[in-house]
Amino acid sequence: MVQDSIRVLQAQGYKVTKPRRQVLEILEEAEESLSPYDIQRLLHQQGKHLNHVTIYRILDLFCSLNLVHRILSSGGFVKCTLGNKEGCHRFMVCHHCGTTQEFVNRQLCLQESKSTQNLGFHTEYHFSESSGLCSNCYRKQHQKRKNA
Amino acid sequence: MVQDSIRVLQAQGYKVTKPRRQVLEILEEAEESLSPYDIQRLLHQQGKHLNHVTIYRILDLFCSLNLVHRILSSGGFVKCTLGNKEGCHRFMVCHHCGTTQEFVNRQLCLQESKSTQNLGFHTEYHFSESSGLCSNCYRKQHQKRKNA
DNA sequence: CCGTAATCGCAACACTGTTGCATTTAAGCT
DNA sequence: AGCTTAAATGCAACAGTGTTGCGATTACGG
Repeated sequence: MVQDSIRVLQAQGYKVTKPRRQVLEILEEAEESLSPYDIQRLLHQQGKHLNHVTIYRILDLFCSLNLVHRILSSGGFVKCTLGNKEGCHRFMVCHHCGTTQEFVNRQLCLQESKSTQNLGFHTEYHFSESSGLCSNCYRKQHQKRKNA
Repeated sequence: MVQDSIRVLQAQGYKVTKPRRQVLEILEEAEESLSPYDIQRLLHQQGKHLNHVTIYRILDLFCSLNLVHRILSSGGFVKCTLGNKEGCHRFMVCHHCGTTQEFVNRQLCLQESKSTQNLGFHTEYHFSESSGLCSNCYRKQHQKRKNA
């Protein structure tokens, strides 16, 4: 919820401004990751105008507070749906519709850290993004094949 | 080896040109991932001049042939050190010296695919990058603390 | 050595991200 | 409510990254 993020901002002594609220709302609604310019375009369509510099700065802040994550494979941003749940936050990105879902898996993290440690590396955190088809797109594609 | 990559190019019907050889050599020598402009600068220092467009196109080609991988967290490229070894190629990136090492771990891939499948997602491939300290940098940091 | 398709260089452009500074605004105080 | 001020935004200008079209060059097979 947007409210939760606003509470985090206040708790950390950051101001709750109109631009920040607007960016939060846009990200809340989105299924896919959005680039800073995507966000600007979407707000523009709603008659709300933010400078792209402002959007960059807001996203930087939100990322530093873990309210938002950057998706490396798309270069976009998503609102964190897991709160402060610990462990690395992983993403599944549908390469058909772009829908991005977040999850954590403690077991995977541990195993990944262990396997790098065996190679002499001291992991502090990792990025993990899975590309494939979400259940919806998979079903559709499956039905198409049947009918063809 | 550069020779192996050249053989792949020939086998696929691509020409073995001077620019392609030069990019391969630069990537072969590098410990860290290099951006297209890094590559241009390094070649420039050796008196070799490539247009950045050419470098982009060469990297695109190499990536499509899996001779080179893009590191998402740095935006740079590394020469693949694993040949055609199957499974997703994972990376460990030292955030101190930038050294990037590649490995595969079939078990991790399977587990990762399984855990996304349990969430209704059909994974086709994944990106995985671990950030931390390589053994050298870890040792140095450790010694520093001792002496301090 | 020649012919030709593939590749490269160039110019121009589009997109992404950053910096410094003047202006505006949220939020605490009276 | 109005005042104060540090924080945040807007603006302008710039820097870095990546792309496109087209004419010139080059690898490589015959």
